[in-house]
Amino acid sequence: MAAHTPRPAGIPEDLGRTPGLRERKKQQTRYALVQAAHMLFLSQGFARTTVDEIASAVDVSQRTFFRYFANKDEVALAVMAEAEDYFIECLRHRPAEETPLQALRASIVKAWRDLGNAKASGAGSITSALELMRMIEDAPTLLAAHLRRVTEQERIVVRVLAEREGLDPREDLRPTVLAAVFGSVLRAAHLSWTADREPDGPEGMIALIESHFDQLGPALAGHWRTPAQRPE
Amino acid sequence: MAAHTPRPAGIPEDLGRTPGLRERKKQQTRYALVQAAHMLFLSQGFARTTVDEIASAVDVSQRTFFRYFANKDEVALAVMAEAEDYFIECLRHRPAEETPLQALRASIVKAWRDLGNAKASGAGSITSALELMRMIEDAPTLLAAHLRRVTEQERIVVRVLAEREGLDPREDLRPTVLAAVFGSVLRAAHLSWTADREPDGPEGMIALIESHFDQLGPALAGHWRTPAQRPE
DNA sequence: GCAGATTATGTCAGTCGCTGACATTCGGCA
DNA sequence: TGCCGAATGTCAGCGACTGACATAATCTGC
Repeated sequence: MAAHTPRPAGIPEDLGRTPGLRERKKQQTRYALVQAAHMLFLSQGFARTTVDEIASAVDVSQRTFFRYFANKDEVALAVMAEAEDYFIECLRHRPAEETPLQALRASIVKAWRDLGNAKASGAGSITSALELMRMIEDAPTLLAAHLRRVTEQERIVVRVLAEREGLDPREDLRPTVLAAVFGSVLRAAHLSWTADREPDGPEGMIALIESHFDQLGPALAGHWRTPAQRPE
Repeated sequence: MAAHTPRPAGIPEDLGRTPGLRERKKQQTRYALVQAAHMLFLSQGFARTTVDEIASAVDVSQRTFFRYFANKDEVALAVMAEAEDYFIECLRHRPAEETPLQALRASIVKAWRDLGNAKASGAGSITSALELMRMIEDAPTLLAAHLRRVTEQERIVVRVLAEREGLDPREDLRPTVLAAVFGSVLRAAHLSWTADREPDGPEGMIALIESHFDQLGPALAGHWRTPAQRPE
């Protein structure tokens, strides 16, 4: 049934051969919960959707819902969480010749591109990603939870970078600083995307990310009254 | 009575002359709530302190508590919020000759120094600031709320920077990018502080912030296998 | 000083997120 | 088949938070 679902790798499945009926059922209800929650959130808003509604839409008890997700936020952020995990996976496989900053940029672009292709339609399609991000942005507690997730992800990035370059992040601040900068630039790009933009596929998002990164140098440079734009 | 309380400016009071009894009483209970909450949080932990406890410690109803603070998080972050407001105030008064990045650095240093001097002991003393930050760091919902606050503050920074340099933040990404970078570097410094450090006054914090900023250039530069440290 | 408009506060009832405890059912396996 | 352990349901309960209404305090113009 779920024999070769085309998934972008880096996501469970295909680890233990034949996960067994029990495990399959679990994945199934988990997936169903995410889907139902998503639908309800988008149609009536995050705050106005109760956990009971989500649970009974999938025909499980509220208690069971909380055995799959620690809280209401988590089910909303589940899709993004997968994407972030995939990004980390990409980062781990970047060639050593690349500069740390280059590796980060390349990974984020690859992640968006792959995810965009993989599920062009269906479950967590890119188009619904936009709506999802908008939803996050104006549900205070959701935004808070999301930001917390992001900073945890940053910690992992620090580890991966330090490992990759062979240095101790407690001695050398560069991994920490770069991870922080990277995360914040990304977030700025995300904000731009949700701000006042038509849902122009993953390529639009990638372009936005690139342009934000191109401003990193100029933003840190001296005064801004000078010429202005100076891409790359 | 509250004639000339030595406060670091940028904080209410002294706006409307003679605020009136009503207003004074409000400030009073608000302050009392913050104090009581603080004490309870630090002694028994954030999660294990109920709003009822805080309220009855000040001898008001739970309902009244929620008229002062939107939620339990807010009362915990009230002190930090004041500090952040003061930082913004500092930023607004930096000389125009300074580079945006310089202005940000100078403001944050000044803010820490002033607050450190102003209330060396008492209410929100710097020493208790450390405990507070530690508390934030390991209370998930608190951390989340705090991060949300920080990003809102970043929005303001974007506005101030854009205004100061006379450009439109929707056209030019530099203010946004710089604000994001600044915020994340600061947060990294904060984390370092809470990590494994003795409470060594505001100067210790300032030194930490400076060293993190000094790594901005190196972190963004090419490969890291080169010499390493290169302060300024 | 005193009505009367404002505004802060208390009380109460209720919703919702979330958890522990225990019973039940269902898949894995000998 | 029958046993074990894991997943689920049920129930009771806590704590955060809110709306509605009543009460008491401040403020205002007189």
